Amino acid sequence: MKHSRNSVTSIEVAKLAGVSQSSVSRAFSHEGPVSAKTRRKVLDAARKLGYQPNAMARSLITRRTSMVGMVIANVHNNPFYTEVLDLLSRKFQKLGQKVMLFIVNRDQNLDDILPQLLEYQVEGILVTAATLSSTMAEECERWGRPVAMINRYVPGVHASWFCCANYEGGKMVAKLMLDANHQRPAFLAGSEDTTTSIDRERGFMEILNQENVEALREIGEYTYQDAYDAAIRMLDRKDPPDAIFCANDIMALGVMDAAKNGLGLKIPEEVSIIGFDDIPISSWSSYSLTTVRQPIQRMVDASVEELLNRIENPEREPLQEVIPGELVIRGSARMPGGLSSGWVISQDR
Amino acid sequence: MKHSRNSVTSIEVAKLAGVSQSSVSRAFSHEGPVSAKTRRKVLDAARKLGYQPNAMARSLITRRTSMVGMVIANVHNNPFYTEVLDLLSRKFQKLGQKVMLFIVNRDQNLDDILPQLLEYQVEGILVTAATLSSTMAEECERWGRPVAMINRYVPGVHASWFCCANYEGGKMVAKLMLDANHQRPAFLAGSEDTTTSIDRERGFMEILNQENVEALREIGEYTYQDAYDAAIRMLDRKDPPDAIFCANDIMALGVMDAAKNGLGLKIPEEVSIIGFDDIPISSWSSYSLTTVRQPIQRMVDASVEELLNRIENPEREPLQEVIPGELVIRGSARMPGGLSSGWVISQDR
DNA sequence: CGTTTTACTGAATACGATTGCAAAAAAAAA
DNA sequence: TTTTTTTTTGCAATCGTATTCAGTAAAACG
Repeated sequence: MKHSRNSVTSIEVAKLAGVSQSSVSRAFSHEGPVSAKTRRKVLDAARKLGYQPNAMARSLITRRTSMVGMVIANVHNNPFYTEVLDLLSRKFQKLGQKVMLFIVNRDQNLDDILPQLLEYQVEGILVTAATLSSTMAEECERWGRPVAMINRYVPGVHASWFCCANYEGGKMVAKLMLDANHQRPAFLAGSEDTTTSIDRERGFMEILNQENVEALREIGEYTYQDAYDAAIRMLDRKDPPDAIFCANDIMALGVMDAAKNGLGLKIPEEVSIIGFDDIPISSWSSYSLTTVRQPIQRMVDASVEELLNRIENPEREPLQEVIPGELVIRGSARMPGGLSSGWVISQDR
Repeated sequence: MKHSRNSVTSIEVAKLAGVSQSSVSRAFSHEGPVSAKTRRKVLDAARKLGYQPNAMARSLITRRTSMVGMVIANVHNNPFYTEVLDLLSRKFQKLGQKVMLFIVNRDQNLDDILPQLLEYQVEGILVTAATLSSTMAEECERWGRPVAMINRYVPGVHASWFCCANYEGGKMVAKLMLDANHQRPAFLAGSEDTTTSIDRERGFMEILNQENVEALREIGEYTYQDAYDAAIRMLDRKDPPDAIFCANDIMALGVMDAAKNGLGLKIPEEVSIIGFDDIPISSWSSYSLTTVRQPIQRMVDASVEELLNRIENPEREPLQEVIPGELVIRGSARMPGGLSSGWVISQDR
């Protein structure tokens, strides 16, 4: 027996159960006033017919969809965002939300996918590693669709966001490098247009400037290969840096491979390398990367809860939070002499 | 001005444009018979009000949602599936399909999430790295919701699937090892209940058995750390293997680290290591892993096209295909002497 | 046992679009 | 200009559910 597209409706169930369609609806909505007897009759009939309420029809009348939009970039080239995606998706699931997913390029214009999300009546939008134009964000918020961002913020926009303390992270790294007596630090930037890279660099440079230390600078577009190439350019010259701070871990790994395998340098004896994120690979024994761990679980939890909260309470003001990261000391960076300089060594997860 | 939940309807647009509600609908459905003049009036009014058709209401009457369900496991611990997820999502997007995403555990029972997908009227379901019970799959198909799987199949079930030639891949690896004169090969299995691991092992063992070669065996649950530990167990004994075939790349990398950094063995001089997948990390200079590349792009393209095809033509029989993988020779495995034994060395991507 | 209260039930309507059909308008033919 | 044909348009029905409201049955009360 082959049914065409699911055509079992509450009316057919009602007929079989010998009750009205309203009673079927009430039996399925967990709080309606139904007698135990009718509920049982309805559920029996429903099971027999393979009935399931149609979410489209329901949302049309209730004006609720239990759907959220998720927009994310960099999933394939940065394990950090893979993990964010995974945690976000599971958390939404656990809280009964359906996720409509859009994977985009970091620099892609979201102006053509937001209408799609709104068309499908998502109740809120979570944006990660991609940037929303402020007019678009305002537009969503104005139509009662709250927006929450992870690791992005748009100045002055009416939306929630949760970022790692990138600026402070950059400062921590610079301090560590200076304490360890590095003379020629360098910064390997990600894309110029991301606040994460910019803020990390700003913190890093602020400390160096305070001590009048100059820093080399290169750009790596957030990919392993770009970072590898940039590292070769940096290190293969007369006055190479003796410590490189990379805007994220993937780039740091590229730099390590370039230094170690490409140029035969010893890490950390000849060059220290520090990353940002603490992706799983960083703890692998081939790398053992010293890095700044992002509070990924807290960022995810906070953003999801905030989003759902604002869906329920549209009048609430958006929350914005900077959550501190944590320095994870491993073997890729020289440590201050005596290693008792007050540096906390974080446990591996 | 703050609107509550998007409340602009086609009726309001019609009123402002001075036409009937039907005309508004026709102006938005790209093929309706509307004069250029009314279309312009409607679009103007719509823009002014910020109107967007409501996809729920539309799908209720058209019985089409343009939504597909995507169920995927192992996203966070296997970059291969991250890439699959990324490619799938983009491909669906390009073809105008909205994706409802569910990330699950490999061993999780899908029986409670399928109802959710059906409730939301997805028109088809794509399952990757997770296994559908055959009754569930039949259930979906019976209700006119085609199912397509990547790298999984359920014997005798009425659904589409696309797998890498895992069995033949295993054979290729065994042949390479024998040609290179390895004496004590080993297989490091993934989870016992996945057809991918089983089929790869079956091909591998078949060739070895033909030559009466015994093989060690361990299990690694598809994770880096498990594989690392298993490798230590295998290699740190009186008669260690001289070649290890791992059920996937992530495990192979764990084995390499265990051999190289854990036990100080030389690769491939003292032990050859071969993986399966060809994830990006495998080509990094610290690993340079010899592996079997899965035809990921073809698997994705084929499964998406097949799924959409069967959505349009529900009577069509499901397609099933085994797509050959490709041996990628890098540095982690000893090569047959003279390296002219007919082995093709694939280019890096 | 009559009366008031409470608990269920069903008929009717609404949600926001698409679409068949018939009437109206415009264009083409006579 | 009149007739015929074609193109647009509006009315009304429909999709599958939730929900209001009025009515009925059951329970509680005096």
